[in-house]
This record gives sequence, C-alpha cells and structure tokens, in this order.
Amino acid sequence: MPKRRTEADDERAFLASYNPRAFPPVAVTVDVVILTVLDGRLSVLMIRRAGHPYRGRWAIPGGFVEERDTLDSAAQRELHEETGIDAGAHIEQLGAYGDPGRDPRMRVVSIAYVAMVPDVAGPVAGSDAVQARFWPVGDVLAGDLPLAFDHDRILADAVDRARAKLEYTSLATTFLDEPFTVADLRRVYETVWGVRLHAANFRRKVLSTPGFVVATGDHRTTGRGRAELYRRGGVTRLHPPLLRT
Amino acid sequence: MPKRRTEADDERAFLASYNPRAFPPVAVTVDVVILTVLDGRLSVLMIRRAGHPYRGRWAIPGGFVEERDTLDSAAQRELHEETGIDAGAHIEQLGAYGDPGRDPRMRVVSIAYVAMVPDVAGPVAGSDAVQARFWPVGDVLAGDLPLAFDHDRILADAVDRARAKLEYTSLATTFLDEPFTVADLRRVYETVWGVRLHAANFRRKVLSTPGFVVATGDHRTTGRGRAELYRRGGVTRLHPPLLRT
DNA sequence: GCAATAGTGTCTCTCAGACATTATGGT
DNA sequence: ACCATAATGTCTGAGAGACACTATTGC
Repeated sequence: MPKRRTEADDERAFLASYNPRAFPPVAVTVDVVILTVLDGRLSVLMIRRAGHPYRGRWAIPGGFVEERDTLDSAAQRELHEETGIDAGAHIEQLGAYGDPGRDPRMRVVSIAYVAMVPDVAGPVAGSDAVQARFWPVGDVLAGDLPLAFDHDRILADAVDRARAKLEYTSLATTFLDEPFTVADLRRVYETVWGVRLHAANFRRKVLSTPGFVVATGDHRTTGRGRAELYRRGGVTRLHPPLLRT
Repeated sequence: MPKRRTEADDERAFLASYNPRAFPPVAVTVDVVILTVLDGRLSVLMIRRAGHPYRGRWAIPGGFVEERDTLDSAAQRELHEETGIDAGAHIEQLGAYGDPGRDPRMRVVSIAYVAMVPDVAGPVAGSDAVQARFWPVGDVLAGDLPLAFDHDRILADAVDRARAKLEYTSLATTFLDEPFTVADLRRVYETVWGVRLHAANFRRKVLSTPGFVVATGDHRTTGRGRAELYRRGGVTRLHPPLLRT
C-alpha cells in the first residue's frame, strides 16, 4: 500500500527526477554491423578511426543518437550513410553493450544493430577522410585487424546472430540481388555457415517451403547449366527450419 | 585516406568528445521482466509506481545503472533486490528501448532483461511503500492492468522470447524447483506455450535428449502414480529442438 | 565430344505423432 | 473396485540425407 503523499512531495520528486544532471552522465550510440557476402566470403564493413581514442584502429560504423531519433531510425540512418541503402536490406537490433571503461572518454552505452545487405556497389566511404571497406569476418575475428573498443565481441555476436537466423528465417535472400538462382541462395548458406550443402536436398527443401522464394519464369544461362531465376517470397519465418545439422 | 592531422588537432578533438556535457542528456536504466509459473499460469512480477510519472500504474521493476555496474550486473542486482534470488535463475538481455518521449521527464534508454525463476517464496516486496506482486501475463497483456511507459511492449517481447527459447534450450527447467518430474516439466511447457502436449511423446523426447535432465533415482508418490524425480542437466542447448509444431 | 552445373526421381532411416497397454497409488 | 496419473511399447507417415540419373550449356 503506497504511503499517503502530499502534492508537494510529488512535485519535489518529479522535479528531482526531471533534472537530467541528477543522473550519471552517459552517452548512447548506435553501432551497425553491416554484413554482406563478397567474393564468397562473409564480410563486414569496418571504418578506420581518424581520431582518438583507438586512432588508426578499425571500428564498427556508428554514431550518436540524435534528439528525436528512435534507436531504430538512428540505425537506419547510419546504414544509409555508410552504404546508400535505404530499403531492401534487413536490419535488426542485436543488443546493448555498456561495460564501464569500454570507451576511455566516458560511460558509453552502444546499441548494436546487424544489417544484412546485398553486394553494394562498392564500400561507400563516409563523407570526409575516413577509410571504409569490407573485411572478411573470418580474418577480423581471427585478430588479423586491430579493432577499437569491444567491437570484436559485438562483431562475434552479430555473426552468431546472422548464422542462427538463417536457419529459421528467409534472411539469406537479403544477401542477394534479385533475381537469383537456388544455387546462389545455397552458396549464401554455405558461405555464412562455412559448410557444404547437398545441392539436390537443398533445392527440394527451399522449393517445398511455400513463400520462401517465387519463380520468375526466366532463366539464367551464364553459368554452365540452365538455372531458373527467383525473387524473394513474402515469408520471413521458415516452417520447418532449414537445419544446419 | 585520412587527412594529415596535427597533434593539436587530436588533442582538441579528444577533449571535445571527452566533455560529457557535449552530448544530449540521456539516462540509462535496466528493467528486468521476472517470469515464473504460478498456479498454472505464466506470471510476471510488476511494481506499482508510487511516484510520478504514471503514479499508481504498474511497471516492470528497474533502476538506474550505477557508475561501475556492467549492464548485466545491474540486472542481476535488480533481480536480487526484487526476489532475493542470486543464483539458479536464468537472466538474459532482451534489448534496448529508447524511443523519445517514452518517459516524459527526459530521454531514457532502458536495457530490458528477462529472468526466469522458480516459484519464489512470495513476491518479495521492495523496501518501502511499494506494492509488488506477480500477475498472470495473459491478464496483463490483455490490458487488464494499467501499465506505465512502454512496458506493455517490453513485456510482450519478453514473453515472446521466453516462448521461443523453450524450444531450443533447456530453459524450462529454470522455472522449476529441484527435484521435479517429467510431468512437472511438461506442465511448464504447456503453461508457457498455452497448448496441450502428448505426455508419452514429451517424455520420450525429453529423456532421449542427453543432458536435458538427470534422474535422481528417487520417486515422488504424492500425485496419483509413481513419478520419477529429475534434476537439471548440464546442457543448455537442445539438439534437436523441442518443436511447438 | 567432355566437363560442369542445374534439376528430377527414389530409396532409406530417423523421428514426431498417435494410440494401446501396463504399472502404481490415492480415493 | 475405481480412477487418474506415470511409464512403456509399437505403428505410421513425413521428411532429411544420400545417391543415381537426366538436362542444359560452355569449352
């Protein structure tokens, strides 16, 4: 049972909590792990830091959340700034990273997002003097690239999430430009999971899942055989899931 | 290619970004959705707000992140304060909620967690005049309870997460006090998913998954038949998953 | 022609779902 | 005795994995 309080009490409590300076200062950023399949390798867009701290090291693109942004819209904007993409890609929240000391300047809580994009026209560098390019995640996670902050952990989590989501969603199609062949789709799975899949069984499984992909009726003859072309279906969740086994 | 910069430039940039007041003021809180199975219903611990805003409405327990807390430790502490539990329960991050305007006082980004706990000795109320009790999530999500902030959305997401995780993890066992019977475990699934399961098939599936549960050798004779007792196994991920169908 | 890839057909083995049957203990 | 629950056994159909075979195109 709440204790009886006077209106003056309420007012005082309200004002105390309203004063933004009453809370420990925290900065909130949004970081976006942008994944794509490039030259048969799962790759991530990284940015070379021009300023302190971690100057010269590579970082996941990100930025501060503006006054009237939602977290999602801030992530969308970040993705657009880095790649020029504003539709057709998938983006979802990964989680919050806020250990004290992860940024030497102050307490920073980063809301991480994962985006899966088709092969972009080329790593669209940011405005000014920053290097931006895709790196194979295998190389990055192996420690071949000096990373800033706790971005190795964020990247590892993002890759785990992407791998897991291929199983029970149609996310793999967002890595592809339309139209694509079943073999293209299979290669996405093989690349992201790092395994070889049975072509025949994979085909049967994909085509027997209604709404996963839809046939265009056209064919592509650029490879060896004669491959049917497909577009993304409307379904996002796969029943039953495509098992990695 | 990064433009050549002088050390003075660096220093200035560093100091500018070091000033905490240069960023829009944001408060970061940790909210913990504490779920349990009570009287055959999935239930959530809610707190009746004693102060403004949303005075008198029900809210997910939470608090501000202290200076040297990690997000996880802040969530652990919150769980302990509300239930007295500090081990044996499962707690995991759900996501960040930070829409502008979700708290009328200022910009607040809440990092939400989900905890699954066994039946606690009774809703451990907080220190002072606040009501705290478990409510059936069905009732809460149906709008029977006036909720504060965007806590309806957070709760809905938490329940979705819990339901999904029962499929491919051994999380259901964390809702139970040890030892428990296979039927107890089945009732957890039935309660959380809101379905009836085949007792015989469920038993076969659970016992054929190595490490899901381990037999104690004892039996419980309080029900009708003679039920074998089990403890939690070491495995957290189920291969293959227990399908909801 | 041959090589490489795309696509079809089919067999088998596993397992989820369904159901029948027995065991146990409270009422 | 009766009934509810626990536990075991067995059948069946769907589907994953494996493999054989045909079709199409570039060389």
